[in-house]
Order: sequence, then structure tokens, then C-alpha cells
Amino acid sequence: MPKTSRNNGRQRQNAEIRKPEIVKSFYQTLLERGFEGASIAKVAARINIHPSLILHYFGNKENLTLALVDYVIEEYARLLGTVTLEGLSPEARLERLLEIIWSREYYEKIHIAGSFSLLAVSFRNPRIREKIEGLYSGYRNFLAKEIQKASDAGVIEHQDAMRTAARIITLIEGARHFRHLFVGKDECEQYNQDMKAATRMMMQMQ
Amino acid sequence: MPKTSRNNGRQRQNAEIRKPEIVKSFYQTLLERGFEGASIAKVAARINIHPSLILHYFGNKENLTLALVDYVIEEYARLLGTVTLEGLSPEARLERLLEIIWSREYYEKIHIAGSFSLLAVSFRNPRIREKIEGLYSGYRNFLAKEIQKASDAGVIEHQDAMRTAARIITLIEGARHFRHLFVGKDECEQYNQDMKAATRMMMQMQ
DNA sequence: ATTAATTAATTAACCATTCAGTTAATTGTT
DNA sequence: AACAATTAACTGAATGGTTAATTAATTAAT
Repeated sequence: MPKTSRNNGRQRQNAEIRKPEIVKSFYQTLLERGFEGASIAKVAARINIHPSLILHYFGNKENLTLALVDYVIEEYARLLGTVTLEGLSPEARLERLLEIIWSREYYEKIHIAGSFSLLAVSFRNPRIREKIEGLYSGYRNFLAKEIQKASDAGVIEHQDAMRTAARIITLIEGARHFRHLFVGKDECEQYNQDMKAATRMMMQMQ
Repeated sequence: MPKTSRNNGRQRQNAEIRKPEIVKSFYQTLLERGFEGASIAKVAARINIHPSLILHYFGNKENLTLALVDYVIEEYARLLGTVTLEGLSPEARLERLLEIIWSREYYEKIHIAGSFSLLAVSFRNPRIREKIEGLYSGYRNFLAKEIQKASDAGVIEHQDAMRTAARIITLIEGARHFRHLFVGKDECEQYNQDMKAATRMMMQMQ
């Protein structure tokens, strides 16, 4: 009796498709089981492949983790990429930015559970820390540029744009934190409006 | 040859001393290795006891984790307990509170790496989540009470104290976040002063 | 025929937990 | 003060399961 193929109905993919699929599976597993709880075996089982395939593509778990951070960063970049601020008046442009920052879709994009896990790891792994720092740095620069534009157009008073961006990111990250622990579905909209007002105030700060 | 005692120079303690020692060791190990990386064996090795002793006292790892959350909560309570606001004028009282909140000693008390790890776990473990919610809830009430006092005394304009407390906690947590990724030792003082000013502004918000 | 995708089999280390045993301090009794 | 009984602190050894990683083999597409 010849050994039959055990394909289990799975299609044979190429690296271009398989690698992102693995990273996404890692991300989902991370949310459910925590970082150290997201083993290679569990990540593989979720997408019905052999654990060895993951090591074949990523070599070891650290590389897989770095790929995950890249994935999260790309998700954020994609989100910011969909933001169209062009063609708006300076006032409308700033208003639209505030709207996006404090919209539900925006902050739900990357589940904060994943952020916490990766941030916790970043304390122990300098390479991961560097990548995350890069993410926030880009975010901060993006905000600062918008603030500077608004300032140049006279929409807000002139000030240190980078410092203002720092304040706003502080608020945004704190809000992700706070929402998780306190804010129910119904209060959420109220809280976000409150945060939007606080952001406006911070932009006017000297 | 009779079996000699193998005390290894360690004193025999009682539960009252040993249990907190174990919890603190767990906390330190957590900071270094992450939650799932902080195994009972490693926690035991750090204080030179047998892993079985930990199970003897805590039964299983979940109970140990719950004890850790209690420990962190107590550390915070101890910190707030040292705050003496009594006997000050309403103005000075509010000023002192702001000073404490944005002092280095205060935010360094509980290393944010530990917070991230526990918060990440809180998504998966409702009992831990409850405890952490309780911690923040108490914190929020404490702040709200102080804000109300200042408001009654006319130091700040009247407003919704709980909402203001929510804003301030958002800022505090965001700042812990931001500091980790951005703020160097030298910029830190500047950043904290900036945050203190932002807190003042939030207290005046309508 | 060559190459890439995938699995299989195995290893050695580590995991939480159990259970049974040992050691030392405390207490009660004489 | 001496001694047995009791209790609490602590250790040892073994359990069954999981971990990341290695090496070799197999399968399918080009």
C-alpha cells in the first residue's frame, strides 16, 4: 500500500502568501494567550500547518516577533495612509485630523492587548524596542507636521509643534489605556468627545 | 553516615515573612522575563528556595498572580498614604497634589514594564482584570475628591469632578507610556513640567 | 531536474503540579 | 526541666505535557 498524500485539503502556498499568514496568526494567538503563551505550535495549529514551516520561514521566534512588530507598524501606516487631508482648508484639515484620532475605528485598529504585550517585551528586547520607538517617532512627526501647518495658517497659535505632538500622543495612549479599564460602550462616545476637546485645548497651550 | 541537614545557610521563616518574599521575587522575575516567562522555578531560584514551597503557599500560579496584583495595589496605596495633604490651604493642597503626581519618585514606584505585563494578562483573566479595575477606580475617586474640594473652595471652576479625574488619569497613564519610549533623563523634568501645566489646564476645562 | 514548500521525527530543556517525605519549631504534659 | 505530640516549613522525586529548535525526508510545482 503506497503512502498516500496527506494534504489535509490545504493548498500549497508560496512564501509571499504564507509568511504574512503566519504573522497574522501569531498576532491573533498573542491576543489570546499573551506573548510567551503564543508558542510556535499554537500559531501553526491555528492555520493548520506544521510548526516546522514557521521555523523554516523565520528561523527562530525572535525573528517572528520582529516580523510581527513590522506588521503592526504597517497596519498603522496603512491606516494613516487612508487619511486624506489634502484639498481641505487649514481649519477643516485640523478638524478632520481630530475626528480621525478620536474615532472608534481608529483606536480599535490595533487591539491594545497586543500593544501591551509587545511593549512589555520591548523592555527586554532592544531590537523590538527600537522598532516600536520608530513607530511612535513617525507618528509624532506626522502630528507635528500637521500642527505646524495649522499654526502657519493661523488656525492655532504658534508654538513648539513637537512638544504639542508629545502632549497629544500622551493623551492618545492614555486614552487607550483608560478605555480598556473604564469606559463601557455607551460612555465611549462621550469620553471621546471629551478627549477631543482636551486635545484642542492642548493645541492652544503655550 | 547519617543524612546531614541541608539548610544551605537559609533561615527557616514563617508564612508571614515568606509569602511576601515570594511575591516580590515573582514581581522582579516578571520584570525581567515577562509574565509567562516568570516560571515558578525561576521565582524560587531567585530567593533560593524550593519551587514546591511556592506551590505549598499559593497552591497554583493563578493565586500567585492574584497575590502579585494585590502587592502592586498595596504599593500604590502605601504611596498615596504617605501623601499628607491635611492642614494645607486649598490652593497649596492642589499644588501639592500636582507636585506629587508629576514627581519622579511617584511614577517610578511601579515600573511600567510590570504594569504592561499585568494589563496584558488582565485581558485574559477576569479576576485579575477586576482587581486592576479596582485599583484604578480607587485612584480615580481619590482624585475626584480632591478636585471637588478645590472646586468647593473656589480654587478651580466648578465642574464634573469624576470627568476631570478621568482626564487626569488618562494623562498620567499616557505619560508613563510616553516616557518609556521617548523621554531621556534630561528631557524628563521638562516633560513633567509640561504635563503638570496640561493637568492644570484640564482642571479648568468645562 | 531543480527548487521551494511542507512534513516527520527527534531532542533536550523546561513547565506546573502532585505526593510523599523530612526537618525544625512549638506546645502540652509530666 | 525533660520528653512526647503536634504543627508548620520545607525538600525530593516523579508526573505528563509543552517548549524551541535541529536534522532529514517527502511532496509538488516549474
